[in-house]
Amino acid sequence: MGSVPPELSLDFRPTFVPKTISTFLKEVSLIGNVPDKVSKLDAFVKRLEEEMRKIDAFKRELPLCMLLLNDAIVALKEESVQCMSRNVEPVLEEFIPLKNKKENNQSEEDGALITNKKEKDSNNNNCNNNKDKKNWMSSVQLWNTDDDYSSISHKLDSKRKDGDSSQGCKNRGTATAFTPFKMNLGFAVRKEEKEEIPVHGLTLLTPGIKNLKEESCSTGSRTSCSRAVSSSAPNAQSTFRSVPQPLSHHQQQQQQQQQQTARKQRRCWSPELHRRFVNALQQLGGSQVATPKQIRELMQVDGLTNDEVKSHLQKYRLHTRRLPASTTSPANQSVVVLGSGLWMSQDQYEESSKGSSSQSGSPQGPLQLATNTGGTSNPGGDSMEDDEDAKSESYSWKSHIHKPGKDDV
DNA sequence: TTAGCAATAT
DNA sequence: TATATTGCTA
Repeated sequence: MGSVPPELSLDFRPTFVPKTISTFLKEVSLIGNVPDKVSKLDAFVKRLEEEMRKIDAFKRELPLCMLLLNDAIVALKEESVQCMSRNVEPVLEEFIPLKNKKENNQSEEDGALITNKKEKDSNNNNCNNNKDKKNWMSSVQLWNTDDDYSSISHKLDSKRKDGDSSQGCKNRGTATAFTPFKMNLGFAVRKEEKEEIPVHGLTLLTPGIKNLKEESCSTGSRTSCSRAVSSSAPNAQSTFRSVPQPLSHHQQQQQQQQQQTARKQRRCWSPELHRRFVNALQQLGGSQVATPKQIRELMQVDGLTNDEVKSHLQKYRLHTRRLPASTTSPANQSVVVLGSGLWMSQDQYEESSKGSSSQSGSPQGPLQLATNTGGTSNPGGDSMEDDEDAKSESYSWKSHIHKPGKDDV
């Protein structure tokens, strides 16, 4: 019953504690017979190698285990070789020089203490193994960065010498086990994702979000692209530049000018364009309920952007806004649509038509009175297409718009 | 992503 | 001053 060796049993009671390398070597050093010593070393090495094969599948998750195992294997193999070659004991004594002291002082010590003692035991000639072991312990923390890793890897490789290359942990050379750490560094990755786009000699950092906005340029106009770039600049800087880069006053001015030059061209709302705009509004039930996107889709104008429609709609609403007293519902907006697609609020129209002759350039009469009452619009009722004014598209539509306070005062 | 508003530029 | 653009916020 109790004949089963603890290592072979499934007994995980505290009585079975895996030996440390130093403990094992300590035991081995007590063996006087060299062949026995070597065989025991080899057996341990085999077990270590077997262990290594087991965790090989998890080498990414257990890089340090691989490292430790590999170092142990290498050390034990070296020990075995030296035992065989010399056929004498001192090697082991040198490998675990603390043996005697340990026996005198403590029964057990942890690896760090071992390392310290080994360092002090520098009068031994074979200090290679000691250093090796020391590095084995100290290398534990060196996976953090690529630089560190490569340096330690190089260090280990150079120390390991050629004979051990076949035993070396294959992971370590490729650093695959450590790549995930780098990949998961969100900030670092984001930093790399940033693109530096020169805009008139100015480098703008554009985050991906803004790039998405630029993609809308395919459906929008070229001008919207320029807006995307210019608008992204301040955001990009504020978002990603953790370290402020002080600019001189002159540089700031330059930057300002360059941003201004990147400003999109003004969209000229031609009468035809505006007519389509109004038509779309009518179909959508009025300016208060129509949304820029809907309007743009209805207008079916290539290159027209939502921003432009939105802006125009804003202006339109401003002009057609009725006095609060007479406002019943937003949809009940009375809009005077002039012949060439011009518009003004009904208030404005009434005021301007009732007396002011100052509007000498006023269009040829009220060509269309479109009253939007909720959804009861007449999409096809834009007879303005047939108006006289429709042929006068050269008119500056601005001149037809009622200017409150100018004509009526 | 979009709409709306306000500030700013032209 | 009128209009368009841009920035910001919900």
